Amino acid sequence: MRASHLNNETMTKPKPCVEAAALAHKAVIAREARRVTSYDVALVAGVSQSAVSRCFQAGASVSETTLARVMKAAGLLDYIPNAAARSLITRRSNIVAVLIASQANLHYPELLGELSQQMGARGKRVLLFMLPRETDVERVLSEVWQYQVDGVIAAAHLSSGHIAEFERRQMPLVLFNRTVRERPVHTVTCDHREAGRMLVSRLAAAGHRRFGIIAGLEDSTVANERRRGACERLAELGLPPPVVVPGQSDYPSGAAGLRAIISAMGAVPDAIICGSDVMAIGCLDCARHELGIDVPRQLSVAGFDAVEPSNWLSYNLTTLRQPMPRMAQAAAELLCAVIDNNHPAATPDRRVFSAQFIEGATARLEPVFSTITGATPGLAAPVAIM
Amino acid sequence: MRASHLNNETMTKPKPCVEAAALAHKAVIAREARRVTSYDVALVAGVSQSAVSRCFQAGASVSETTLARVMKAAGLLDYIPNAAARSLITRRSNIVAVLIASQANLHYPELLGELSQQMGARGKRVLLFMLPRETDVERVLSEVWQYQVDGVIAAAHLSSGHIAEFERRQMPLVLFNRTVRERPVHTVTCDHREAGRMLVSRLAAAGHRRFGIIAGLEDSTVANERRRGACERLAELGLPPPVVVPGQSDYPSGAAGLRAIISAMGAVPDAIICGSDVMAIGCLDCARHELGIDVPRQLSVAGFDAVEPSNWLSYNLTTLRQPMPRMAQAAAELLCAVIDNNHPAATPDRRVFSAQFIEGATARLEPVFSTITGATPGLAAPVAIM
DNA sequence: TTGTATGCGTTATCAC
DNA sequence: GTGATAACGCATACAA
Repeated sequence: MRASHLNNETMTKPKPCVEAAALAHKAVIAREARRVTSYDVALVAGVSQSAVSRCFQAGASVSETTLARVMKAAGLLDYIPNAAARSLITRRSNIVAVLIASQANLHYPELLGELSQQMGARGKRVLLFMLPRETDVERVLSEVWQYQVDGVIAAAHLSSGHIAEFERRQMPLVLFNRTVRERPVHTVTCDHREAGRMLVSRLAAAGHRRFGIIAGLEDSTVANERRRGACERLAELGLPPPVVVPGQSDYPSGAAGLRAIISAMGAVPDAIICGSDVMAIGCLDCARHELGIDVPRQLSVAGFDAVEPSNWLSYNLTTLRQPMPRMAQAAAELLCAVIDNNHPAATPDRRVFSAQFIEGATARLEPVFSTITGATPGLAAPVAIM
Repeated sequence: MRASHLNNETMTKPKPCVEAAALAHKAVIAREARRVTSYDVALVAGVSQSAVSRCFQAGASVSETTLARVMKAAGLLDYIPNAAARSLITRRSNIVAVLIASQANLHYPELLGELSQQMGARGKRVLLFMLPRETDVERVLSEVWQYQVDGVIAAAHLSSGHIAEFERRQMPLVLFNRTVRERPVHTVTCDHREAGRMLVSRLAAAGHRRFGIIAGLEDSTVANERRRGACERLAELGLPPPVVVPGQSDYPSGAAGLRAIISAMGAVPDAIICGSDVMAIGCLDCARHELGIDVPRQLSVAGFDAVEPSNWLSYNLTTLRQPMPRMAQAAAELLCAVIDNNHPAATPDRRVFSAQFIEGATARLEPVFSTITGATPGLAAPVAIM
């Protein structure tokens, strides 16, 4: 059975010369395009297959000499362990799936890069699942199951039914910037509601009274939470309810939203809060270049996310930054903990970070002397809830 | 041996009731956290394991009734084939690696999204390998070999030694926007040199004479080709050699480059060509907001890539767009062809696309009546070279 | 520490 | 069309 691994030449020799055997094997490999296996290495090194296997494991007990011989043979043969075979027996693929809704969100690349790096540092790789338009999650999930990934980080909308399937399959899951009330699930989020509140507080303190809000996509938890926080805080402060118009989280939505708000109010509002920076920039450009509105003198515009362009001189946007690197790190850390410790899913870890206020220059703001809302602006420290 | 798959209860029954068997199995699974295998499904469906396997293959010959019974049992048990086991025998993981240099390039997300989608349509998934700063490619490659990916798309710098290793391992490879002269390798590129030439032609036709160039990263083939094309064309037209300053392909480099060029020339040039849009935007912002230079009246600024912000009202940048979706599709197509047909690597496929000129409003341009360079501007049709 | 034997879950082969 | 059986390449329990 395993004899098929050995060719006749090397079989006849009782203790084959290392070099010759290596050459013979290389020839065989070149001819048959067969993969180099641990058996080949074992043969060349003159040890057993299990010895070779042990040499490629972390805390295995192998003698110095064996290790040296095996490594030499492995180098000679260009041997690399086969992860598929390994994962079959260890039940660990060292692959995590990242589900990401491909809404043109400019900070997803940052998230992806950070996640990839953080996972790489933990010996895992990212298998990418881009969800075109939040559609057929079913099919994508069934693919996820097939690939035997060790866990999933989801930055896309999952129904509680989907999440239940994760539980049934005991598949570690961390939601990124999404929450689900119905199910106990690990999450890493930014407190977008608090961010919305903070923004309104700062704007209200500077005298803004009539607000417009350009909402994000309907199914975006992030955008909804931001809007909710803003509206909530406006009500608390006794300010008139804002004019809320829908948006698609893209550049054109900013301009369209601005026009819609002005049309609905019959006037330019004091401030417009946009569900994302890209919309804020669209709003800003429309106000300045098309409507001739002086921002921030006549109108304050604020966004969320602190994407790279928001910091460019032409914009210098008032916005709030999510601490992406730390959030990505937290997600990677949490997922790996669940994978390794079999962390009990009964007590979900909900790691919440707070957004950092970026003053920018597109909103009239008062300098801050004391904390207004009770939240800690500026520093985005992780806050453990429950 | 395989008896370990069957528990005693169901073993004793000659033809177990489907429902009961399913329940029994579910219980076993819940207790032991054992995976559902094709044997379990076979048992419940009352067929052999091979039959189950065939039901999950494309062109297998299975009778209607068998298929129905198997699928019902599979649904009952939540059975999903194990891709690791499958790939072990088929030598096909249905995973392709994408190597991508994580330079903050705003159009990489677009590339990644397109690739992921194109691959998904071909039944393959993307395993992501972000290379922090073009460093230790060795280690990353050894990971790539481990994961038994079916092929690799590399949008990062690979030495010819690395590429030789792909050949040795017979690992399908498609380079994206990179070329290597020394080795026969499949590539999908945009003709950046031609793009540089085209840009200079258009600017020269409009009367620009004194050029500045802000180069991209030293090791970036793309930026180098653009610069080369531009310089080449300037020489052909008998214009004075441009002042070339280095850049990092980021926003600050644009401003720094502008200052450096002005300082080196002792004057504001007629036009500045930037190796990327982000630098062009940095240059533009610095010119307008810091130096009070009127763009495009006093100075023309042009970039490359047509990233999303280049189209925003505040910029409306003169630039050239790579046909990313089609390039990604070509890369996916080519790689899959190599994977499936065992496409002979001796005749490398080099698919070249041409960039589309975006007039924008940051450069003074003459309207085009006839083609200047001989290339076809506007439409980016694939051009087969060799 | 080392070698032997076995199993991980699937596909492939070949009789039937 | 269907079922037994042998791989695929590795890790691991167990004996030595």
